[in-house]
This record gives sequence, C-alpha cells and structure tokens, in this order.
Amino acid sequence: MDREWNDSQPIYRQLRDRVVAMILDGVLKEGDPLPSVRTVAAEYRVNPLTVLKGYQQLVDEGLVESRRGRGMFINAGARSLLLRGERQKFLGEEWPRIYATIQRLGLKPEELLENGAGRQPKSKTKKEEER
Amino acid sequence: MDREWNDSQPIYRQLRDRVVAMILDGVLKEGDPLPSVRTVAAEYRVNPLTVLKGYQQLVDEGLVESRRGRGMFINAGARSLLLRGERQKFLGEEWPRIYATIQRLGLKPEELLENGAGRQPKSKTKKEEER
DNA sequence: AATAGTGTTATAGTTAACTATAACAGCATA
DNA sequence: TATGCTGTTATAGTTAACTATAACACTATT
Repeated sequence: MDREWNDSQPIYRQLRDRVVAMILDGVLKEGDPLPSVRTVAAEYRVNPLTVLKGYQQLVDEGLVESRRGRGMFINAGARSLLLRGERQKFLGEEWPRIYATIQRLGLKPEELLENGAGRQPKSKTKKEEER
Repeated sequence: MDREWNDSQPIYRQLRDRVVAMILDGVLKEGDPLPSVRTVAAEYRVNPLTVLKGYQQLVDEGLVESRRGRGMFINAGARSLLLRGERQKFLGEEWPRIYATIQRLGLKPEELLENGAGRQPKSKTKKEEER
C-alpha cells in the first residue's frame, strides 16, 4: 500500500479499488477485518468521512459487512463475486477504450501483454511516425 | 463521435481526449479548424464554457492555436507531438495500472487480443474461478 | 454598415468531493 | 464501570466542475 492519490478519480473510489485489489490478491480473506476507518484516515492523512464513503461502497456491493462497535469484515464469497463482476466491468467498459488507445498510439498489444513493461518504440521509422 | 459522457472523468477532459483521438486518427489534420465552441456545446448539449475549457487545454499543450474571430486550428506538428507525449503518458502512468488489473482478474492475453471489443468469459471452470 | 459567424470574459448559481471538528452509539476487556 | 477501540451522524466550510445567461471583441461576407 503506497499512499499516493491519483487526481483522475475521487479518493473514495480509489480507496474502494484498493480494498478490492487486496481481496483479489488474497491479502484480505473472507472474514478478515478491514483496517479501521480512523486508522486508514490517519495513515493516509485523509478525512474519516472520505474513508467511510469508500467503505460504504463496498457494503453496498455486498462485499463487506459492517458491525457497529466491532469493525468491517469481508463477506463470504466476496472474492468470487468480485472476480465475476470486475471481469465483466473491465471487459465491457474499460478494455475496449484501452484497446482503442493502444491502436491509436501505434503500440503493439501483444508486446504489452507479454511483458507488462512494454518497450518504448525507439528509433521510429518515418513510416511509423506518419502511420 | 457519439455523445455519451463518462462519469469517471470531467467532461472537459473527455472533450480534450476526443480531439486528441481525432488528431491521432487523422480525422483532424494540421491546419484544420476545430468544430466551433458553440457548435460543440449545442451538439453535445453542454455549456460553452465547458467546451472552451477543453479546448484551452489543447492550446496549453501547444496542439491547437486560437484565432479570435476565426476559430481554433490544429497546429503544425501536432500529431507527432502527440504520438510522443501520449505514448509516454500511457506507458508510464496508465498501462502499469491496467496490467496489474489484468493480472489480478486472471484474464488471458489471448482472450483480450481476440477482439478489442472484449468478449465475455463464457463458462468458467471451478479452477479458473478460484484462480 | 450590417450581419452572422468566430473566441473570450463576466456574473452567479448548483452539485459533488473533500475537509475539520465534534458528538453519538455499540462492543470488548481490564 | 471505566477505558478504548469500533462504526455512524451532524454541522459547516472550501474547492472544482458544471450550468445559465449575457455581453464583449474580432473577422469575414453581404
């Protein structure tokens, strides 16, 4: 967990996404408690209400259960629920846009998918440049 | 050009991105005029100031020149300037996040490459489900 | 000169995101 | 019972994005 924020999305959504990532990565397993609202707020120097808003989103999605006075806990089945939902969302809404961008920039999808890095296209030929 | 907006980014930035896409795709060539602020505002049913803000961004990036009373025009060298800049931005800031997501969701490169449109994962096996 | 297009600026209001601060409500444990 | 941790609600203020409406400044055409 690094503590940098991205200005392209509201903090509470990024917060939600991080927890989602932790669930998918198995860092947070079913039954596990989330780090408390206040803890996170302090650690990331963010308002507790902002953290709460991110967490509420998870509750609304049925991924997390909130027990007053105890904490918030990962629900049973959260991970497989996520795998289905996030896959669909990604393939349906995000990937098409991303793929179009890759094409537009003249990058090779195969290369990008092989090694996550994606080499810089160095000496571009005149042809490539003009496409 | 379809006229839908994405709630994940401010309209003026999406507007900017569309023009950029049109330049990269060769729909708008150097010297061409952009559709006028008022035209776009009317067509997309958006405030003229919002359109202007998107266009100003392009001016600030040196891609577009504004001539009062005449219109706004694509600068010389805009496309190659874009190819460099956008590639770097994409590879440096966006792709790493995207790639991580792909890994997390256990998506297969073949699946993604099949068609940019994105295909729904059909009957997933128990094994896949648990990763 | 008048008109109809351009970009630009001004004024003002709404909403969502975020912030600060404080208090309330429930649970566990010394 | 008191302390300290949870989630939750209340109040209020700031900022960015967006909106509506209007006017101004410039250019080209009639």
